[in-house]
Amino acid sequence: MTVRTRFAPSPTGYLHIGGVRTALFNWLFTRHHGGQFILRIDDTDQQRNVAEALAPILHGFRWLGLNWDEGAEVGGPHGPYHQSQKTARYQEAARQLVECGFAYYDYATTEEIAGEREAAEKEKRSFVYSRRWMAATPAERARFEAEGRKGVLRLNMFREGACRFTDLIRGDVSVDWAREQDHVIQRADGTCLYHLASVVDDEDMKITHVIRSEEHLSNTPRQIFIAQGLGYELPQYAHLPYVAAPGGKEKLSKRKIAQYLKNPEFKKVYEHGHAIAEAVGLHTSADTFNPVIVDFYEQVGYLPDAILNYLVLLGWSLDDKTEFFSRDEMIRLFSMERVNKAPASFDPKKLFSFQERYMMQLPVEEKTAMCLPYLQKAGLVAAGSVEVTAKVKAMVAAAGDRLKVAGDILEYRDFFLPDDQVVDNADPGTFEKRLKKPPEAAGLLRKFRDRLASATAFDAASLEALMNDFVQAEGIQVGQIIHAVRVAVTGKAVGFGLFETLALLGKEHSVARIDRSLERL
RNA sequence: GGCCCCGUCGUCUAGAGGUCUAGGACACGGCCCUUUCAAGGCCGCGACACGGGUUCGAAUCCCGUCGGGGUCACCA
Repeated sequence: MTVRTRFAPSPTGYLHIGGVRTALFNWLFTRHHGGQFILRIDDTDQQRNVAEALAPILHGFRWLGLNWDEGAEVGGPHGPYHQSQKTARYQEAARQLVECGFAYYDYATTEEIAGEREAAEKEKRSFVYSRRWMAATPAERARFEAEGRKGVLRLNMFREGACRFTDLIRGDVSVDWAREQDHVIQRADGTCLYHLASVVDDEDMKITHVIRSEEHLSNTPRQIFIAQGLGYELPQYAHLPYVAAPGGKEKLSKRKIAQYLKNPEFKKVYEHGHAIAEAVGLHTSADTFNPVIVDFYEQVGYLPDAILNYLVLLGWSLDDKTEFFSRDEMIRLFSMERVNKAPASFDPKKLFSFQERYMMQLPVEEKTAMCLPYLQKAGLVAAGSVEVTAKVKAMVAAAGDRLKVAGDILEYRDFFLPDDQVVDNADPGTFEKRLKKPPEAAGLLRKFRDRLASATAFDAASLEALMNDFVQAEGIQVGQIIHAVRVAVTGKAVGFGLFETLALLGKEHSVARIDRSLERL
């Protein structure tokens, strides 16, 4: 039997990180077993602008490299893959349920149902619909309709016995049928609801394993009821623990961003990303730009592999030591048996540390390609000429491990700014400490400047040799000059290695910046 | 509130009765390296929710308590 799984987002306009974790587990399980992964669109609720709300989700999947074999945009033999296009099919299934006695027409108003519910609550018993407005025959239907009532279709749920099934993660599950309501499966206007649609689709698409978040655990009995009523063979179920909020246990939600921002680590990751987004002129409302949404990571310049590696560890582990997995390793090693039952909270700082590691391993060429667009969007370089690419590549090489995400290249924008501007914006405290205060600084800097001006080679190694000669000739410690030069040339106390910095700047700019600094002393 | 689920360092986790004075990772603190920063190296801090059983022996099994969470739609 070929394993077939699905992820079924509704078009909400964004891709939630918890959703990705669920999708990832589906994807890994499927790839591990050599099956097919289907991306179905749950849009029964007839939203407007489905295409628009769907685009970011599909884009996110593609960016992450979670490919699907059938579904939205790619099609396949078991379509359509949009629930909105299967209205007739669901109605047919609903009719079949009525015929077999698993569903009935009901004419209660919303208020009447609410009234029964309140009464039950008042008497402290659990609510079960009385079926007072149930229409068992066509004649009764006609009578209710003559009163002007509108009929919906409800499940004719069992009122005794228990629903039992085995969940791949939670083990044997048993729920009394009496706890289940006569859920509505079709509205008065003929449109069908999620549970019916979902069960029918799983059948039509030959889904063998329903792997989803545990919020759906309580939906399972009613879906089993529908499936059995329709004579379908049941899929295997696996209910994953949900992804919890940073430092908490409640479900991760994009709306609670304000609360998460009180968590210092979350805040740090958010602000780091925010600064980059601002610099490239991105619209950053908390609604769309937010570490709970995958798009955040793409905008800031994270690596998809790092994100997936972090996410696979949220509720799954191989052993007591292994933390890094390539995609192939993940696929090979993943198993549902090692999925945890307890929710795992989302820790953006740990995600960031995976990002750091993956970034370190990335070849300079690839980092350069990732960084270039940020410099372009920030208006610092023109679109990729050979010279620009070469310069950025040299910067990326000099930056080494300092670039944690691609957008970090913007921290080094000073290389593209006018010399005077950089010097004039020098950090006052640093300028004071390294240039003004030490009595010998100005003199040494002037002499060093002259050496630079007459240097014949301006690569990092030659500059280091030049520095060594200078230090020896003057009989000073390297620390007496090197900090002064750094500040004179960058206005800052921190940055790349000094010789790389000078080489990157070139002789002309290096000397110009020193001159400008000397003027300000 | 009913029903259900979960409970090992702050966080992600290893742990299926003795190998646990509970292991790894992130974060945090300290030291070292060092032209700054980053990286790296070393060290440290830090958990079996609690109470009863069962057993020669329990983080592991059972019961209870407490705590946290999910879910109770003509949403998906």
